[in-house]
Amino acid sequence: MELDKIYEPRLFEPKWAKWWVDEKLFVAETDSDKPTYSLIAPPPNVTGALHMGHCFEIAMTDITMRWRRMSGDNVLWLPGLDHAGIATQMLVERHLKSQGIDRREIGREKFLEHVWTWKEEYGGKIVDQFKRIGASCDWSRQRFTMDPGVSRAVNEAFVRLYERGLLYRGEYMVNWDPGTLTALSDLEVVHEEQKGHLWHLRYPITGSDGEYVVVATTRPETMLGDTAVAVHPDDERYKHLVDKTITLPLVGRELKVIFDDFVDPEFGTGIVKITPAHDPNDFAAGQKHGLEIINILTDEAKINANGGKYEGLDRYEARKQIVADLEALGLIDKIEDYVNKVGKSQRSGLAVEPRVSMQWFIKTKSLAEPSIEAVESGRMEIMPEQWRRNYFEWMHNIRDWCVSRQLWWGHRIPAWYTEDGEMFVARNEEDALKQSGGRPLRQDDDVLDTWFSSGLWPFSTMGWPDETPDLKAFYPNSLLITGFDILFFWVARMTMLGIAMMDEPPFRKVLIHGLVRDADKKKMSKTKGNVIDPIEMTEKYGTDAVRFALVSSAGQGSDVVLSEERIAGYATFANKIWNAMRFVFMSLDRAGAETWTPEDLDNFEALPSEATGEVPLADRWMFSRLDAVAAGVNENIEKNRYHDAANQLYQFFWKEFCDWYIELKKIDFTDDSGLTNEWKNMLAATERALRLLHPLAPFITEELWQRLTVNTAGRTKSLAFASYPQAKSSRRDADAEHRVSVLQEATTGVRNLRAEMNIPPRNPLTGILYSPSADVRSVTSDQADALARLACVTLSAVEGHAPEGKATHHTAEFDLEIELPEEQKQALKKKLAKQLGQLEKAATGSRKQLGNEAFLAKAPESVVASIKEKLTDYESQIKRIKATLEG
RNA sequence: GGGCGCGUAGCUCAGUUGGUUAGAGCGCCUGCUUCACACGCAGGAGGUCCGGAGUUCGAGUCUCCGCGCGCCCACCA
Repeated sequence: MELDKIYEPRLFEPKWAKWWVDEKLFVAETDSDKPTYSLIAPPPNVTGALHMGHCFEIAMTDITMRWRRMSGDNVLWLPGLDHAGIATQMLVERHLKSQGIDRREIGREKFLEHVWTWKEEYGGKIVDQFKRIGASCDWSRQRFTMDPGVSRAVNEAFVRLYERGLLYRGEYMVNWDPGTLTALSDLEVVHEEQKGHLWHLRYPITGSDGEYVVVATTRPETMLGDTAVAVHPDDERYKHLVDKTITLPLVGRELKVIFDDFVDPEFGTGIVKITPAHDPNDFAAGQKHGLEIINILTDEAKINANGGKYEGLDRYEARKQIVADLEALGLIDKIEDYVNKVGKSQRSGLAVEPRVSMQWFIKTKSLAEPSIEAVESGRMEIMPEQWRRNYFEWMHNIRDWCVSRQLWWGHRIPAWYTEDGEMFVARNEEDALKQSGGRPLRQDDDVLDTWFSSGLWPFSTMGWPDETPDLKAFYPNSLLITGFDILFFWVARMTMLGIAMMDEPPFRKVLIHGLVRDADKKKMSKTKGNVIDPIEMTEKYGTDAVRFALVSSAGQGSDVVLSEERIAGYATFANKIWNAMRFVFMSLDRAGAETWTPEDLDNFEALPSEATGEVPLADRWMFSRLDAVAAGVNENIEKNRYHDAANQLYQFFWKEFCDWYIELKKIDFTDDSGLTNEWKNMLAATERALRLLHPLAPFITEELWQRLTVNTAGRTKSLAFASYPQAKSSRRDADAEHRVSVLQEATTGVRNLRAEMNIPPRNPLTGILYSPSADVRSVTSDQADALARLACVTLSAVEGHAPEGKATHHTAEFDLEIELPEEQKQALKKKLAKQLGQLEKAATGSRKQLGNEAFLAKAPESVVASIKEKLTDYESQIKRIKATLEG
């Protein structure tokens, strides 16, 4: 068996990606005795392409899912796509426009045909990308938010909310996007600081010659819709306005003066113009005081017929014009610079226009309460903890949710109207007709907010409202992994709707992750051009490297700073794994043992050497270490500490498995030895290491494991279903671990001396020794005497090069003495002196602690014991160093 | 205006309930073509854990104040 010299993931990753899907390996069982573990993937937009954020999320999810599966759970990872109402409609509109087609000309039905065609052609590209990076989803259960089943759930939920009085329709002020021509929810509005002005306008008091009041506004154009001015009732300055009216300049309308304490007398002039049609506060004031609502804007935010001579002007043009006209009339009191926040549409980027219109709203208060309770009680856990507070904060201050959108692409609102305006909310048209007694009906033109259907995702995907076996088995979901950016948009809505429809919160645990940023910590975005394309990276460095790079640097909830360099760094790790296996296969050939047919890999324990009748130390040690690592990794993945799991495996595999275990094992191997127990131990250890690595690096481990276990009787078809190594305390071998640590310490000591004294690594006398195996190669037996020999070998080698002076290196158990030239001796002395200082400081600290009664009384036994142990260690080291320095 | 978070080696970050010489990767320096791997091996330098005060036997870890940075929510004209 032979591997290519260099690890080239693109040669095998696509093969496994396809195989995993084709073999339907990750299809969840509906009827299973195993414990279930379920998760819905946040459905990406059909229009979407895979970005690093997806990769990061998929990496964490896939680690968890593969680990669960290997640990024996019946795992469901349900993938899907979101129709993404506004985004998709905008995209297709733009696409059609480039062909000279206007959606309004072709009409709703034709347009929707185009969207579906577009969706079939370009949509779902991201699904292939998910598959390519090895997301172990159950593709047999893939859903789309506009699927008939999911759509049925949408209508069902709508009707149920309506029947419970949690849905209402009415004319209220909403955020209107003049770009996409639809209402938006509050969450879809992004507030941006903008430099502007505060215009102080003179409004003449009717009938009192030349007298005026000054109102301050950031939007002078809205004056066309003013129907009142307001002052604080206690404001002495404006007492004289009782019984007066104001004449609105340019328009001539008589404005009432209202007195209300919502006015802040401190701000501006203490008098405010009221435009009920174009400002939320003013709208409320208008409701309260029965003011006329005069809408002056069209859908596109141009001045309408109510704006008189300004009709047809864009809102900003109108502003200019109106200011100029007022100026000409001497009605501009002053203009101040002013910074205020402008709400912009998340989608079109245009400033949102507050607008009164007929919309559907969900009453959220009674939905939020149990959602708060679910998290407070711990029935639904939010991690990391800090996000709980954000969640609570939002839920406590929740406002009604505008769910209607003036779009065509989406779930059409299941409400029907007769000609005279009677309304029927029903599951389908047939039901509506029944209710109307057969009177002709017209369905509501609007569609639902995309987040309404996504809000039902945890159960709409499982067949709800039918009581399906899937729903029974998999709801509530065990886990949700998603980004903080959609905590309110999605997680909060799913929780509210989940509890409302299913009486149970949709998840047991919600893990919130951070953002993937570029090397300068900037958000990745196409416009900035700092996007690192995951597929490109995958082709270049391998999926496993991309995963490791993403996962290993992110503490819980924190952002990931990603660079190509970093990914390349983890490709070297994959290369290391590859070459370790390459060594195994090559040596196996050399040993003349072509096949390996172990019976039981799961319960393999290290075998005694045929030669000595004892289990070789290196193997005892490795199996003990494998067990320790298994314990750590299991715990870390369980607790969603993926970065710890990744780093632990990285350190283990590189520093322990490769640097020490393989090197130590080299000593035992001889050509044509056949498949000795030494060999079997190593093969089994390697196999176990691959299992441990699989959830984090699925591709390379599958590739290597398939080759390694090709002749293994009764092995699972894929590494993905081999059992995950569980820690067994009986496997821990403290004696072996201690002995190897001594070996390591001594070896390091020898190398240290060698380096410090500039002894050529390849000493002609003895042929010293570079790698650990080389250092130890000339030593045949195990452990303690190996060390003594090692020291002797090194010493004898050194002597020829160090004719004068004398220095000593100490380890806990061995002393190495060698002769040194004066110059080097001095350098060494300096180093030892520094070490001595550090040790004495540490020892003093320890002594102080041990002499402290308060400490002895309060500190736990184990801490005291470890300090005592350390102190002994310090003292013996100090003694030896002192002896050396004096001698 | 309200809320959340961050500041640890040159860079990016770990550091779980406070426990005694503070870790990793990358980068840097030195030496090595060594029969798995130069995408490598061996050795090394580098930190008053933002500043100050406090709690404690003990603080990177807890509390308060200050400085610097980031994010979220909010209708002040």
